[in-house]
Amino acid sequence: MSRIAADLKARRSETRRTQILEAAVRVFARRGFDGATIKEIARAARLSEGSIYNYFRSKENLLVHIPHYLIRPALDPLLAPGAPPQTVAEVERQLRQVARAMVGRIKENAWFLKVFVSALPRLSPSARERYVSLLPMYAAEKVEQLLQEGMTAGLLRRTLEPAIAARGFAGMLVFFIVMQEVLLEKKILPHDYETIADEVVRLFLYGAAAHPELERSLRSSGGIARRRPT
Amino acid sequence: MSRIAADLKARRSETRRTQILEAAVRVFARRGFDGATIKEIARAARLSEGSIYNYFRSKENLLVHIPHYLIRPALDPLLAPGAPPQTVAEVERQLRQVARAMVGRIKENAWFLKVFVSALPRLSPSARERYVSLLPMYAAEKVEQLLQEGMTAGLLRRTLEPAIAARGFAGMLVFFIVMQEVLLEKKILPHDYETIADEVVRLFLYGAAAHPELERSLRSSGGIARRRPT
Amino acid sequence: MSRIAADLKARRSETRRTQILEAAVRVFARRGFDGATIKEIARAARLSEGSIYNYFRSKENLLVHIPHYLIRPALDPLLAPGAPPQTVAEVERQLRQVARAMVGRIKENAWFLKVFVSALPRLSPSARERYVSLLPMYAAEKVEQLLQEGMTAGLLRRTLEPAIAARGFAGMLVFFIVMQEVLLEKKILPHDYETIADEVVRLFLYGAAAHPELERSLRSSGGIARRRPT
Amino acid sequence: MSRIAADLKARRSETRRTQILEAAVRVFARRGFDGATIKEIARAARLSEGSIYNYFRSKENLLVHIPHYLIRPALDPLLAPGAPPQTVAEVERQLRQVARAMVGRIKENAWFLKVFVSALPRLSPSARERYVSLLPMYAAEKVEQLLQEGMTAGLLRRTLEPAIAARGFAGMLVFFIVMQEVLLEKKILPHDYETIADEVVRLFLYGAAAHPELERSLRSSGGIARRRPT
DNA sequence: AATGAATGAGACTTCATTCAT
DNA sequence: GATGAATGAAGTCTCATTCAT
Repeated sequence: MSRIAADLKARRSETRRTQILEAAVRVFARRGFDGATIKEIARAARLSEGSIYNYFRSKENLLVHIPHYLIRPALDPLLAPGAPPQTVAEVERQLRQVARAMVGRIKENAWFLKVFVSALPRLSPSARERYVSLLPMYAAEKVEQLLQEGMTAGLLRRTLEPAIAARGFAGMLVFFIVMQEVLLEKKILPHDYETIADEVVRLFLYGAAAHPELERSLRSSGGIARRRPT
Repeated sequence: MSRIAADLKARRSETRRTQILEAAVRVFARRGFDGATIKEIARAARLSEGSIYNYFRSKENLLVHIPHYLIRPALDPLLAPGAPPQTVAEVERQLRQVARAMVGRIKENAWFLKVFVSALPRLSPSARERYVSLLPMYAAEKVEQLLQEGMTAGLLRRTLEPAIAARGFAGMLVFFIVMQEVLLEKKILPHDYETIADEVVRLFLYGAAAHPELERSLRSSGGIARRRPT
Repeated sequence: MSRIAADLKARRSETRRTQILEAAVRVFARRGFDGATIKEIARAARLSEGSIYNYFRSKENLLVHIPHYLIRPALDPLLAPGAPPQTVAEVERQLRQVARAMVGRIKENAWFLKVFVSALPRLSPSARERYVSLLPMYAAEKVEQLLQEGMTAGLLRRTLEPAIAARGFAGMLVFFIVMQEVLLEKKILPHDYETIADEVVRLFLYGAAAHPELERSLRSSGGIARRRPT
Repeated sequence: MSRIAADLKARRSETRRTQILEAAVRVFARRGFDGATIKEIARAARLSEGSIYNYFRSKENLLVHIPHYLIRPALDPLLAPGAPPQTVAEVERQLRQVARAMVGRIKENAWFLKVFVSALPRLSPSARERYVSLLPMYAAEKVEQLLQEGMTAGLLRRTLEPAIAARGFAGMLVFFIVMQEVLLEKKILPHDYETIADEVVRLFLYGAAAHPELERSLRSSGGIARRRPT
């Protein structure tokens, strides 16, 4: 077989694999891993049951390959590797950007979470890690780095634990979305995700406690975000 | 049959139900709902397969009754209905208390989360709600109320959205525990949960941004900082 | 134990057995032998499952005893052992009497047929015979004897095969009732059973063929015809 | 897939269905519906248990399809739609023909009756009707029509109720066969079915009562059947 | 004798996987 | 490679029967 034909074949095969994995995640998300049948996956992929096995050794094997299939979209960054922030306002702007991006991504990848948690008891520890590494919360490292930079620049509290804070930040956002999109599949709060994201950023940066002088200055400058620390 | 004998029988039956539910919960947590077999549950409950069905109509029915079986422990309050706080320090103390209690409870109920998420695609919407209502995060309402009081007393920012903030607070804590105890079953951060809880409370109250005068006053009053800034 | 007490006990035991058998036939008739459960029979007998086994070795054993339990009612005669008939009219009267009695009895014992046929594949040949011997068609022998007498007296055709004829007579009646009461549980013909019984007797005695002279004589003696031929 | 291949597949599938139904019917007849197991049916069909379910949704579904599977053989007529009879002898000849055909058919379809009655308590009313409609007694309508014609031609008593008489006729024949082939599985009378059928026809046409002049003429003409009514 | 919880064999059914076409 | 019928292991659930109380 010529090289060109071989390439064509390989590409076609890759297409099929993708086609099957896409079908599989749809069905897994709807029915859970155990609730899904090969028959239904095959139908969703517009193939026959037997053909699935030409591309994947077993049902579990499908599960293992889902993260790989998602690697490309996962790579595009949530946070442009911007210059280190010079002001708190800049930190706030960047955080708000990350928050909104995270919210959007988590929401649109809720199905992935569903697949993941439904299959949890079937996953080997290594497969589990691969899944977790793709959880749309991988932003944590980015945020951690940002916080580190903010601390170095004296913009953030020196007493901050950036690893904890970064994950706490993610946790605030994740909580809502998982609750609403994965667990309950209905809203628990009337706010939209943008409002929530903005509120979370403010909370994260300035805390819940009252700061009379802070608020005063915020009031005069037209927004909490605009003010540089004295 | 005498009343006493009837009572005895009823009590024994209740014991059996509990015994079976406890076994079921263990097996569900280990294998996931679909991965669990009645045979294994029966073995865990030291009964025969058939006997399970003398107490529960079906495997799904076991699932449905797990929340009910947990109702009692769930009722004891995370947060004593203390007097409304007079100072920020008091708010902080109460929050720290809730945070530690939540962490402890979530951790020891991680199995419940595992059962819940593995069974998610099998649960009817109503059963889903019963499960969610028992998620150890029900502290959210308590925290929300506390925040409200703090705002009324002028201790917390007036611009706070208490519903969002309370859930964000829960989210920060939940994130770690679920990540470590449910999804990965290994630690992602070297800190223990007490440290994390305390850090989260500080973050929540005072934010990540640097506030020189705030930090100064906290330092002098023994507040936030464990370590003195370098 | 005194003899009186022993008698009392035996009688009570017999009562229980009857009570259980009555319950069993009701449930067997409703559900079929295999569809019936010991639990349902026990409930119908107002006893517990275990108690059934104090009186009958097994579910099949219940089946075996049902005919015995029915022996008494079965003994009362369908046909008083009347004097041998002297005229055809007398034969007809007696046949009509038997026919009506048979119809009534078959109808009220339709449940027995249901039990019997549903249990047929489970019955040993001997049990089968006991059941058949109780089929409310046991009138066949009586009818056969009557026919014999009629032949001897020259009232009936000498060419008659009494065994076949007697069973054919029964078959005509049984057909309707079994069809309507057992198989379909709804009516297939608008006539009531009395009409049918009378018509069957006429058919049996005088045949379907037209006999001008016969009809004439019958008409004058108030025999066959309700309606006079037009 | 080519049209030819599709056709082949469809035909093979139909073959399998028939093969399974035939096996099912054998096992049902032997064990009764509830006594039959899928395992035994599968063995009888030379297939594995699972394969049965590729063709029938459930055990009950097998039952439901049995009548359909029998529809073809059932359609061939018991009674050629002959010309209306001109003489009683002709009526008799036609009846004898129906009688013998019925006897043969009922006998060879006794298994069907066994299946039917054993499954009776499990059949929905509609399925019941389908079964009854196939009972080999469907000759009743044919006979009824024949009687009607005989009456119109003045060959049969005008006082006859053809609906009752036709079913009585069927009943006489059915009685023997069901008794011997289904209920007892042994003979109750020494006669063969031809003898019985002939006797039944005579009985049906001419009755049991003695008719001196009738018998005389029969005797002289060598057979009861040969004589036209005076 | 009465009770009914406990037992476990066995039934029906599903479905991942194989394999002949 | 594609197909889908065939397979049979394994799961859930039922229910006749036993047995401790």
